[in-house]
Amino acid sequence: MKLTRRKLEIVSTAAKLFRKKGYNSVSMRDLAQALDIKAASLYNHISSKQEILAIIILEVAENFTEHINTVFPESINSVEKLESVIENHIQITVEKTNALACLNNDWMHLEQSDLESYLVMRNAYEAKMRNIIEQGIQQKQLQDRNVDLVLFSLLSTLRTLHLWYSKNKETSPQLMFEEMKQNLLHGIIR
Amino acid sequence: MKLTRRKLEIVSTAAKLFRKKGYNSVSMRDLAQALDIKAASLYNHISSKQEILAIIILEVAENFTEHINTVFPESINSVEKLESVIENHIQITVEKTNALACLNNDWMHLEQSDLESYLVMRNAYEAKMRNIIEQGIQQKQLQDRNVDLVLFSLLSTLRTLHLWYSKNKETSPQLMFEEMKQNLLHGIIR
DNA sequence: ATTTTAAACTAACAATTGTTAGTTTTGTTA
DNA sequence: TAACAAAACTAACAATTGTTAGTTTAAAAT
Repeated sequence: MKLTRRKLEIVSTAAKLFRKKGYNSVSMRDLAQALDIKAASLYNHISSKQEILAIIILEVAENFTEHINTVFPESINSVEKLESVIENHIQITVEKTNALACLNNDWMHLEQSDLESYLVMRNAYEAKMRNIIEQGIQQKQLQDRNVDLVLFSLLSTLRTLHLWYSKNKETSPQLMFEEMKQNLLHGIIR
Repeated sequence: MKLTRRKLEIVSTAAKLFRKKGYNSVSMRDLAQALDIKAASLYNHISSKQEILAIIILEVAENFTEHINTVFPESINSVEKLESVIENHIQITVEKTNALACLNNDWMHLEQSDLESYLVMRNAYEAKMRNIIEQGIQQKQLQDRNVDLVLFSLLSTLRTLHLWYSKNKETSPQLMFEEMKQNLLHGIIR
């Protein structure tokens, strides 16, 4: 089924609801009500509830994948790469808040090939981040620490930044970027 | 209803299932099957599905509350307080992994007074953390940054550490503590 | 051995779920 | 204006949900 304008409205309304209550707590009747139509009418536009979830999540996952696959020439060092990753996370946080929250909270409700695609992308993303960190340690730009825990520390904050952002929508991406760069890379101690 | 041994088995099995799939994706029949009994038999021990969720979440929330309320005499400085908070998060992560995950993922499915209690505790916790950070900045022990974003950076990682731990169960709490102290307080850059 | 209590069972309920079939309305194109 | 397509509708389905009532079995206390 093609992605018409109406279908996009349905998907984005769904993302908003899924974010608040979770995929399995939003019924097709809830979704329909939010759009001021009846549940059955949704099926003129989408083929299943699952399809909606897959569209929401895979689109964001592809955004992350594209960024980490394309923006890194050999010439920039690992700290610059990390900064670029932070910047990208902030941009997606700001531009696709709802979809990002869905990805974080409801990915495990994807089914079959969609779940598979998501996990492949996530694993590849983490592997590339891991490489950047390892490279940074080798080149003495980063401290010699447990790579997995460094990776987790960065990603846990970046992935859930939407929680903070949704309560601080007036904050500019620039400010967020500068502050997060400091917090994540340089720590908080004087 | 009292917390008998059997009831605790039910609650801890529920926590395990809720963590994997989320509160609303685990049916009472799923839970019963995991305990090798029929769904109706559960009601000899608990009064509702909601009660199970409340027991799981409020117990962990009280653990956090107790720690931040009791362990801080005037004599220790804010960095030492933050270290103690980190240590406590790691201990709860290790000892109550499933319940902690439930708290993170399913708190919004609490109802009425239980939801209220949870939010009161969470707000109080964050306010106290905020005070510690502000004190640290005033005393020039911490860098002068956006307090809310520092608070979020710390808590986002600490709260989701269970995701890392559940894939790295062999790691000692001591090692986790040392590494996380470094990552969170001193950053990763050399 | 008998009574009591705890904890399982079967059967069923009313409500809600995602979804389908068939129909009517709305808006656009010939 | 007639014809067509898009998008809404009503009505209903089979499955699943949390929960209750009433009964039986197993264990503990008298």
